[in-house]
Amino acid sequence: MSEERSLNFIEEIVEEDIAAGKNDGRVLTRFPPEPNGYLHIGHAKSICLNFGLAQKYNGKTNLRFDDTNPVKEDVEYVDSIKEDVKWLGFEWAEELYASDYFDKIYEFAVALIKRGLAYVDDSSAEEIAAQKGTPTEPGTPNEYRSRSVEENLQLFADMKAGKYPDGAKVLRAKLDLAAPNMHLRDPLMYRIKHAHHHRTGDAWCIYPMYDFAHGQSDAIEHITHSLCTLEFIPHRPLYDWFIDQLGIFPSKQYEFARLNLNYTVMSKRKLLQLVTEGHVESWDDPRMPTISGLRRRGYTPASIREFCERIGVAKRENMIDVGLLEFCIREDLNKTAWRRMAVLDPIKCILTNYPEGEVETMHGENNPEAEDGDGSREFPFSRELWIEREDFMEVPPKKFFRLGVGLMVRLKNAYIIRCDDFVKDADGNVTEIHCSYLPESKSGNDTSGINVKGTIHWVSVPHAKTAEVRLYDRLFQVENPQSEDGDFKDYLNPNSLDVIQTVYIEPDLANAKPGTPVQFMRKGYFTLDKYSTADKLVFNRTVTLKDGWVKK
RNA sequence: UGCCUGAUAGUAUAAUGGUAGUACGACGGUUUUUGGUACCGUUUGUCUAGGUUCGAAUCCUGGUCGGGCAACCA
Repeated sequence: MSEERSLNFIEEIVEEDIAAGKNDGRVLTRFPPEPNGYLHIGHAKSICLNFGLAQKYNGKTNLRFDDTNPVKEDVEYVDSIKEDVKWLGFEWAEELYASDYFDKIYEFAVALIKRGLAYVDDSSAEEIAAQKGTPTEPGTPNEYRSRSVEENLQLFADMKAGKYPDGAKVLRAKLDLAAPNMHLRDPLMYRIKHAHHHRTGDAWCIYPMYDFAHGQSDAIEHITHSLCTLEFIPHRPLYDWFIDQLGIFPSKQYEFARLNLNYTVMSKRKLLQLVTEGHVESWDDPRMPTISGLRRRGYTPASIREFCERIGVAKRENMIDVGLLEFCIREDLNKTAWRRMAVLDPIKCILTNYPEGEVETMHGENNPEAEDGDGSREFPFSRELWIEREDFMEVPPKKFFRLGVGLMVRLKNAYIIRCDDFVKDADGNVTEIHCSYLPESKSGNDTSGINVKGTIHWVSVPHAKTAEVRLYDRLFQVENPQSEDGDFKDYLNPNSLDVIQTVYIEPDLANAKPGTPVQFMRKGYFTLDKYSTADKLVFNRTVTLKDGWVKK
């Protein structure tokens, strides 16, 4: 164990267990999603924790689908979950399903009935809720609680055989109706659902509840450390009770605080709503905090793993600043993304003293962060260039290191130019900038002796290719939409997507590949959208560059 | 008015009775053919009131504040 970083509280538990010789030092974790939605960045935290723990302690991790509620689940979700876990860079030991254990779990239930620890209850959901009492008043037993073992056995078999409609009966644990912990007031173990299951089909019409499936599945797999989020703390006594009564492998549950990210929502229910109501395009809309959305946005697996490492693991409720996620992707992409030039908001710049029709080939390294620049590429230079509109000002303020009449800048990997003049249209908009270039200032063999403060990017007008660019901003206008009054959707950011139809890009960008990040110099990191075509290139902005220039 | 949890800079996270540290952010500077990167520096913290102790973020007691729990969801 490295001494470099201190351990989080779960690592401490694991190390204590190993030191104590528990489970012969074996570590087996599991990642247990319900296949009822797409994975999001919060799941990434759990994935990194579970798989990371196993990697660190020579253990393994199972991927187990908690598929005990057929009406909400689907193979579409199973497939996406597998893809996302793999993409994040993890390999599971076994792909398992709670539904694989339905026979076994049924036997567990029968065993408890035989011991008088479970009974069939004919009450309605409302009646059961009422009989449970309140946090301050104990619950009251009903007539069904005292049914004989034989009757319960028969009734439960009949439930399984499909003799009753949905809701007619449930199987309950006979525990303690006065327990201060509401979860112990005779919790439901099985309910009737005549529903088609995505894996078991119509084989079953009764399905176990979470509390009678999760711990049992853990035990069947001999999971040593079952990690879940804080809201399951009150379930732990039940988790332990069932395992204890059944005499099965004693998996242990430990709880950590789930990830909350500001300016977004993280519940599957809310994310589903954003999709179905059309507030976003799909589950993998680049504005979504889903793994697939982040992937399409241009986030890398390494950056997400790094993020999960940095946020830490503790029991305190937290709200992580999305700025940290952005830091992680910038840090990664800065080292890997090739640099290219693209002008998002173009204005024409004419070099009045440059020969008409002449074309020069300029060179630029792919990545200045790499030792050898990661190689270089060529791009054409000519008399007319597209430059960024914001790189020119009619009345430049004091520390404006760009263009304005009389000011000089360097064109990246090309010449220094001086702004002489500009042209306006009838509405007063600047339409053209006239500059003269300094022939002796060519990049690579500059003998001008002139130093300029600013360097701007450009694209040669006759050689430029075009692309569509999509700029994304935070999905919500407030840090925590679900804590605000009213509907969380009232706080959606109306400007979360800004589509720029025509952007001028240097010719080489026409060869961009999907999934390969690129930095548009001075503008940010971009990646080709998964639905981009050769006819119509579409780039997504992953994240802006940090902007240290404060106007004013 | 029940039970369970938690509380350390703006945000996270360490310190496990012995110098409150790290990261991100913010601010300032150096370098720079990206106002990026890199590097340097500055800034801000133990919820509260008592107690134990030579010594408390840490242990004890009371309080305050936050989160969770009464789905045939997970």
